[in-house]
This record gives sequence, structure tokens and C-alpha cells, in this order.
Amino acid sequence: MAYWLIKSDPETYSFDKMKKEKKTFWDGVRNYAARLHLRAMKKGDHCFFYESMNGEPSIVGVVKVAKEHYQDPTTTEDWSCVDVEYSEPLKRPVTLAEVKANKKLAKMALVRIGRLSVQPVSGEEWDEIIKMSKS
DNA sequence: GCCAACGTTGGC
DNA sequence: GCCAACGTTGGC
Repeated sequence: MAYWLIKSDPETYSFDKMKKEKKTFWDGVRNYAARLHLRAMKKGDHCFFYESMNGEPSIVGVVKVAKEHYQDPTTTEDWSCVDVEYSEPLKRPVTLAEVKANKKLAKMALVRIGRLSVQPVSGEEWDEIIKMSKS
């Protein structure tokens, strides 16, 4: 079981929309590092859903990988997408500011390489963020 | 709306 | 194959 973090601009695709639709395909990744991570995802892996650029950037919920990577249907070029399904919201959102303020999370890709739209999360980081969301 | 950081492109 | 320049992203 691996953990990931996927970012979305809520104007494009919000967690609320995800909740209503239950499932979506995660397309539009046009970055080699992100593509590498997409292709490493396995069915059943858990992902944090991160919303950027709308008020306070935050991790808002959890989704699961429903289908492993396949050709992104929105392009004929060599890009991948995956299917993800709604799992559960966090008890409360964990903001980027909180992640940055937590020393245990200083190594997270979210902090170090903010622009990466699909990134791996370690088990420790996952647990820590879940813990923060419950406090 | 500005600016910093990163990724990509293209010239050499 | 390196590196500078440019474009884009995203936080503030």
C-alpha cells in the first residue's frame, strides 16, 4: 500500500464534485515527474486530495485509486491518467501553513516541490496528517 | 496581481 | 550534453 497526494484547482475539479460523482479520471497531467508517480500508482492506494488556489490551500480529503494508469484520453501524446474514487473527507482540512509548520513534515514534497501535482507521501507523513486532521 | 521557484526548451 | 532563457504554476 502506497500513499500519494494529488493536487487540484477546485475551480477545475473540487473535492465536493468528487464526492457527488464518486469517481473520476485524473487527467491533464503534463509533467514528467508527475507522470512517473501516476504510473507507479496501484489499485487501492490511498491519496490525499489537495485543493490549491482557492482561499487557503489545504488537504481536504482522501480518495482511492480505482484503476491503474492508462492512456490519457484527452491527448494522443504519451501521457497517463488514473481513475480515483471518493473515499472520505478529513475531519477538518489540514492547511499548507500547518504542514509547513510541522517539523515532521518538512521533507514532504508538498513543502519542498510545491508545484508537483502528483507526489508520493510516506506512511509516517500520512499518519501525521491524519492525526492533525483529527485534532 | 506580483513574484519566486521550478520545468522545459533551444542554441551552442 | 550543458546551460541560459523563457513560460507556467501557485503561494501570498
